[in-house]
Amino acid sequence: MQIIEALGEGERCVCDLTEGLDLAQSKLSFHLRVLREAGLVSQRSSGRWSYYRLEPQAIEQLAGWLMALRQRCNQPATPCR
Amino acid sequence: MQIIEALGEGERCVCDLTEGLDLAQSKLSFHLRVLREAGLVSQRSSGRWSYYRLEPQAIEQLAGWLMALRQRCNQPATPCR
DNA sequence: AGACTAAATCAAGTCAAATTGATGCATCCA
DNA sequence: TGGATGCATCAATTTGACTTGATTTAGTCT
Repeated sequence: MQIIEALGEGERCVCDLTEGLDLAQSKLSFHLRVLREAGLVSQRSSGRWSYYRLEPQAIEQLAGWLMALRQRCNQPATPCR
Repeated sequence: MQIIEALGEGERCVCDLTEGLDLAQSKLSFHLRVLREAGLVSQRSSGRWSYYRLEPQAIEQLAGWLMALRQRCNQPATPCR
């Protein structure tokens, strides 16, 4: 969530994230991979730098899922027995 | 997330959730507690039954956080060096 | 009161996710 | 061309979240 929050500001290269979040490089790389494989972020390479950004569709989809939950969630349960 | 999804349908008693989700009773109880302590669900007791429902404010807040991320997330990074 | 049931809690054990440090692989620059 | 840098990957270890089964608590019914 820290990484996602940081990427909310816009695209960032790994080196910026590393120092911004004070994370070991390999740790950050590990989590970026997880997020990428989950489809939440995308990556592009330029020279020797690697840039990551949020995948707005995925974020939106998740938000949509949450908003849909609000609709009926207040319906009281039918009492048991 | 299974539990949250189920509670999206409306309030449910633990016994319904147990069989609906095919979860051991103590396992379900454990996760409901986590969700409750996180403020995502609330609980009420009636007789010997316990009813849980989503906390719409919390859900909304989370969705809001996600939607806010979309705004600037496409800004390209300033190239490194 | 005593039996029964729903659900919470607890203590152990399990396992997968996360961390860590090292290594590999490009790219860049002197 | 060789050294330095940015990042990905890997193997080994650590950590803590989750599971499990047993126990406790409390409400209900006869």
